Amino acid sequence: MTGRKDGVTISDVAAAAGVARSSVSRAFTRPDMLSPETVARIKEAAERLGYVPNHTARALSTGRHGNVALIVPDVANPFFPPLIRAAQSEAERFDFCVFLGNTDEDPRQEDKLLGRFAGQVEGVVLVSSRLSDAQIRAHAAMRPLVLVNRDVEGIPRILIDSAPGVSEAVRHLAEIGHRKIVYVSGPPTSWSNKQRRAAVRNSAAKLGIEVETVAAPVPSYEAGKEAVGAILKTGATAAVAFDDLTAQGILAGLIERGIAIPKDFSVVGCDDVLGAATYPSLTTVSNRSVEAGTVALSLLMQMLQTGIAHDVRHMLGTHLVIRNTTTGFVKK
Amino acid sequence: MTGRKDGVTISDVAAAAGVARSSVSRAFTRPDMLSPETVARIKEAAERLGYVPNHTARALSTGRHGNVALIVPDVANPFFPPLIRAAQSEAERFDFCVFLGNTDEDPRQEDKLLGRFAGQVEGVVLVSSRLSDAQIRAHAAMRPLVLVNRDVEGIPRILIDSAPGVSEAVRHLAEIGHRKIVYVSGPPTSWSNKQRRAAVRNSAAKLGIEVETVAAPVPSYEAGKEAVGAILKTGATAAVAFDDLTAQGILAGLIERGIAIPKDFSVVGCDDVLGAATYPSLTTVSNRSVEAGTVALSLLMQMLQTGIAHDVRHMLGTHLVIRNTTTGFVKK
DNA sequence: CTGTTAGCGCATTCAC
DNA sequence: GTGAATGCGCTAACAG
Repeated sequence: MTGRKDGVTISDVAAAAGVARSSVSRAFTRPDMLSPETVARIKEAAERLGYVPNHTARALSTGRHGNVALIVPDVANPFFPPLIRAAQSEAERFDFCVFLGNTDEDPRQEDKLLGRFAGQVEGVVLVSSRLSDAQIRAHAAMRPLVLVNRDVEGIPRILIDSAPGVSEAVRHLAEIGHRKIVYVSGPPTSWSNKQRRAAVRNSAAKLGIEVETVAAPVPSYEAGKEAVGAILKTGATAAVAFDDLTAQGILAGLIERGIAIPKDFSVVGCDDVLGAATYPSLTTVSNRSVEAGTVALSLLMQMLQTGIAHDVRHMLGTHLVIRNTTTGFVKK
Repeated sequence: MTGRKDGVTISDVAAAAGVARSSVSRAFTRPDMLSPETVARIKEAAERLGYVPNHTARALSTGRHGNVALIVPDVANPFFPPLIRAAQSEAERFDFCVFLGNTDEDPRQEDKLLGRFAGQVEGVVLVSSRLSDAQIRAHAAMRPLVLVNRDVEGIPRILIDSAPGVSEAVRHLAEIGHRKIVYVSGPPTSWSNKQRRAAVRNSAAKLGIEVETVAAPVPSYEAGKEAVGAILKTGATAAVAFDDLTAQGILAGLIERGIAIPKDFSVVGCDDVLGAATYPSLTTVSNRSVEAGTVALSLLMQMLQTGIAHDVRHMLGTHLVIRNTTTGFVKK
């Protein structure tokens, strides 16, 4: 018993326009099959009655819902909103709606959302997934799936390659006189985290400078601030953080302890989500999240249209953005 | 969630269990109407076949999709993500999914999204809507609707009341010596903007200080920066901005022109989305967006369950957060 | 070109 | 308790 309030259906329009229901349907889905004046008459009637096609009914009949799901670890992390926004508007170009899922960095939550969305989406984009490779593969086997910042072979993925930017950062730090640095790591299951950590280590090794790792298991201001004690204990003179939020927390913690930035200590962030808002303004690695969102969605759309999933591995390069938390360091 | 491609329907299960389709349906929706052993037999068959109820078909039949829509002007504006996140997790408590809509501050886009979502959501939350009252009323007549930061009588709405905070701000500015201030306005159709402008004017009038208005039609860093010329031209010594983004832009523009903050000029933001990240750290008005998101969604859920829409008008108070873009002003 | 006839998968009256 | 119909709103053959 639906008893909907907006009860204007295809039948109402058909009656008003004096045509069959199927013609109304056609007027909206394949106008070329009808004579122009019939289409006009139907559209006019539809407009007048305020008819809006019921997507649920259409989906039941066609099997195509015109929806996709976009799942992210944390909407409130400034890295994601631009990506979401870009994905959203790309989806719109294809007249698709997007379900947004927030996992709170919790794999179980992620799995649960995937299940909850299943059956009403045609495909899904998983951003910075914290799921295991096996779980991801399982889901990918059931429906079109595109990954962002997660590298699982065989599954279409778009990767923001922070290695070039991070390497630049380490080189930059070496050049201004640092001999020992620390990488403040992000979520353990994050592909980006692994990639960044590896990039730091590799470049440091090449340049002959020392590097230690300090954990900040969640990418946030608070986690960064809490890591400061451990950072200082290493004796390093510079920190490369997993992301800008963490870096900002580190900055705050350092300043709180009376350490002068950048004179006594250098800090580098990642993702450039803060712009020049911090003081001193943060040296960081550029971000390609908007492109990532757009490409991920258009890739998914392409999969939906062609029905085939190529093993694409789309890399988006990055570079260092030098601001004021590094240059100005005075070697002692 | 378990895997395999679906395609197994209620009929398959019915056949396998040797019962009618309606019994299978009941086994999942009203098990108490069936004998325990029948339920067990059906569930066993369902499990064995990997049956999973088709959400779309169920929705078409019942009119309940278990989805709601959340529409915001700009996902990337830091004011919204915490609200989205809160709404999201509140929805989850009721096992609802949320469609996210981004309007890019465009009323036509907002209207279009509303139509596109129609038929697959049970209700919608409209945040900071740029639609006309009439349009909002029209949509509210068709389906459960809750407003955030928009005051339309008769429609359930939750309002972040920045008046107290803004008034405090003006008083604060007067106390530290300002005699003329400017309000840098936000989107013309924004309820928050009107409310804030009125609060500034009222308090200023009471305190006997002058106030002018400068327009920044879109709430963004860039818009704020561009407004600086006009702000300076008024001869005011302090600015209250529509929001923190705008304030941050103003700050940047001012500093760029060599104006010392807060010595020569005071700036106040609104919404406290930047924390203490700017330099000098921004004096601003507190924000209640998380509560707004939670309350909006639980209100909507309540409407969905009871079927009635009370004319609630939920106000969330605010206060001034004094940081370093105001105190330190030196009167000349 | 357009009308007629079947379903899509499920929930829900009714009978039994 | 359970089964047999009916319909949710729409699309997709199949005729004319």
